[in-house]
Amino acid sequence: MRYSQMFLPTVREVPSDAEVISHQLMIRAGMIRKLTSGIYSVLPLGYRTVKKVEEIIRQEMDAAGAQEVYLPAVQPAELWQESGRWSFYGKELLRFKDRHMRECCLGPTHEEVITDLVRNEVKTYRQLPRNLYQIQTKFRDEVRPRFGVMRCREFDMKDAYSFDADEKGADLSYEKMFKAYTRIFSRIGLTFRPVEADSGNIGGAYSHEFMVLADTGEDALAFCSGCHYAANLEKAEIAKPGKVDPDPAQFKPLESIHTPDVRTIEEVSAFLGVTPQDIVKTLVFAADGKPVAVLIRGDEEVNEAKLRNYLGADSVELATDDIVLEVTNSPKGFAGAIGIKADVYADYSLMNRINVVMGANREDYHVKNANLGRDFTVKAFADLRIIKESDSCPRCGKPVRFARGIEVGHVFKLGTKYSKAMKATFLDRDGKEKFMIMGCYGIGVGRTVAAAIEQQHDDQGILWPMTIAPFHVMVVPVNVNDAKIAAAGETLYRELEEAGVEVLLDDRDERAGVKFNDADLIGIPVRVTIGPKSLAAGNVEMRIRRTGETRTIPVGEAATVIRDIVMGELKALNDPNNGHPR
RNA sequence: CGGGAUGUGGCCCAGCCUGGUAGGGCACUGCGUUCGGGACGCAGGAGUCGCGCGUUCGAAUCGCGCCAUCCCGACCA
Repeated sequence: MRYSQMFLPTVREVPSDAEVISHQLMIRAGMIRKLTSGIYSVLPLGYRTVKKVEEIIRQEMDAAGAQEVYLPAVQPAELWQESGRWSFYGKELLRFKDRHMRECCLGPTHEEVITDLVRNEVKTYRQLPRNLYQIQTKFRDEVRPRFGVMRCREFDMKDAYSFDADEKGADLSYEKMFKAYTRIFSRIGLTFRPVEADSGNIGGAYSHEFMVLADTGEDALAFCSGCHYAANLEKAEIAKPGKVDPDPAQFKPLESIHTPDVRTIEEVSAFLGVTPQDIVKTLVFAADGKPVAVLIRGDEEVNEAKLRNYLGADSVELATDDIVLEVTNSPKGFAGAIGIKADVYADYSLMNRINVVMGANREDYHVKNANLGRDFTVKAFADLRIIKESDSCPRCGKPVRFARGIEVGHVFKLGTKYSKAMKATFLDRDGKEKFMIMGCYGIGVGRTVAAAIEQQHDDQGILWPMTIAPFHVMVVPVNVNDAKIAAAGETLYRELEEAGVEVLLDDRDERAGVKFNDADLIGIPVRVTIGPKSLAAGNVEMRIRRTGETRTIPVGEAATVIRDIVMGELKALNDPNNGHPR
């Protein structure tokens, strides 16, 4: 490709509405342009990278036995009503009516459509397992689109769905996808980590997220310094402490204390001269509308996802002031476990604790020396808090570390959630009708591209891994008005293309500085400079974008040497043994 | 939805407080010089100052309303 012919509008200044680095660089490098909030056009340079990412995904999905389909973006409400998500999925689901006033939506995901397709066509265990995937536009009407294509409303996603006859097969399908994802992100050249994750809206038995490690990532994750345990912070477990039966002889008498206008943990600890660890925080939640109280140590935070999963609720949120008043007989700030009108659950952090401070369920009063069993009861102890860096690994006990990541892929073991709701059944070997066991597996294509930039860039621009670089090599004749230089550029351009290398020839009549800066910005891995001095000596200069390493190569050997470098890099990234997350 | 900020040629911004001619840099067109890390000179083209209403002799500037965009929060396969 000739730069002079390419629709490649680079931008010198940082766009005022782009905050994160990948967003800035994608705009500056002429990869994307915004149409409206959360909706982007992809330009030729950006689309070349997108297509490469998609191709790697296709190769690995096909290799894992999945087959590509293409499902509709517009979907009828009936299917969503059948699965129960028409009412459950909030405003993120863009709904509209067609001319016959039939309710429709733009697909934010395709469990309903695929389940409908498969249930109509698959009738026997002989047709299972099946794994179907697509790369297709999704629309999610995000409340707050941000960070460019990282959290946008319209985006391309690879989504795969597996259908199995039994649990064992379903686990195997999951395993295959897990491995395929590991290969995909390795080939793309990302530093990533699969982590245990919450299943959220999609539901199902268990799931893993594939996180690209980057300080700017939206997600926090915890991983063990000793073993392989890694989990999203909202999922990360905390080991159950050993239970010791308290000795009631150590119980001090319950005391009620006047604590006027003392509400927060900080205020209570200051007022009573105790540490936050000595205080029991009582939080009232509404779980599917029903009030639930959670007891937790004063310096800890409740993990709402854990609470939601523990209760098996669809939604959990902090209770409104009205509900707090109703269950505690007092305004916010004085809730406690004694006499509260709600089911009470306690976090593990309170196990074995005696003589604690908590709210009195009476305005301006707290109690001291409250004891479980004597003064109040709990329905159960559970792991309900957010993990902290001082916690230890729930598997092996070694210290945990924290990192930030960008969720580029998510695999779910769905089980029979959708097959039951939508009656996707088959006839098994034993002649019995059974529900198919499903899995679903997503990769955000655009987000993967953005994550690659977020992780690999410098002050000058993008540092593309060879496998997804829009071009492998950029040839820069320093001055196209010099006939010898221009001719040498044309020759090398032709030779490299014939050698199967993707080349961008910067044949623009621009000064060298402009060309160099654009080359760095768009991040082509190898740059070849053709200048008067080196050319007179029969050489060209090659520069590796990522390392800055330069090499002088005789003109006659340039095409071969550069081809070998490009192919070597591609081979290293595509190596089947390159399947280990870092 | 709550909080904050911003809307001025394609891009980045000044002007607004203190009302009266709409400016700079980049980019663009032409000519000339220049040519290895974002050149220089000369001459040009290009703007309903987000939209509406109001105040005023007169509004980019003051007031009210709306819209859009971005950030923080809530929310989020």
